[in-house]
Amino acid sequence: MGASSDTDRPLPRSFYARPVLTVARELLGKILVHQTPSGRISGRIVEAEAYRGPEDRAAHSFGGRRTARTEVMYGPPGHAYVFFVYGMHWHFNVVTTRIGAPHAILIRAVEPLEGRQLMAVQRGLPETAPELANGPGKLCRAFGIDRASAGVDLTCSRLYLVDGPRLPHARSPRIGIDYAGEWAGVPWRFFAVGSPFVSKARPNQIACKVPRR
DNA sequence: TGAATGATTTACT
DNA sequence: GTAAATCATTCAA
Repeated sequence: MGASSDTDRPLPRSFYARPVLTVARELLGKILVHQTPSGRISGRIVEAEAYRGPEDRAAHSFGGRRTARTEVMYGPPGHAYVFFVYGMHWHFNVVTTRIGAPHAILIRAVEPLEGRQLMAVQRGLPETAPELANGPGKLCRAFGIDRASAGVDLTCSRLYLVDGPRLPHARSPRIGIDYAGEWAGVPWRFFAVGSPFVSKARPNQIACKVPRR
């Protein structure tokens, strides 16, 4: 029942300072924690997507694009890349790899653990609903992640990840990036097999590979 | 200065 | 199945 203990330590920077696909795969099962003024919120990561600029056409850092928004991706691994889309949704990413490599991982869905009541209020849903955080925008809404979390260091902030057991996973192409040409087909979306907390996304974009390891 | 555009969600036909 | 909501960011001029 208790989820806090001395195992509740932020993952070290060394976790993030590895190839983005490696980190993306290992993110499944890790716990996202946000200590908000209203209370502690946490959830098990069940879906994530890797974005690997400058070569990845789907990445905001494609072509080495470097603006105020994308700047954090060029900095040290273990920081939060948080951005706003569609006029109403925030998205939360973790920066990986190394300084100068604009690689990040979009966290797309979590299984709610602590603070479900808070999430339910933020989302206007019952606290048992599997839709509390089964999408990148829904997750940020449920966790209260917004501009205030942009750029924070995940190794020493109120927003961080803690260790957890790996989950059996599969891969698929990434969601919502049809504009990215051949990069739209790359299987860089990782999700927990059989979890009811994975986003519904697109019915046609299900597993394209078998769980491995 | 202005127009276009989303790494989405939700509601509705 | 389609469309509206809604605005920070980006780029063209």
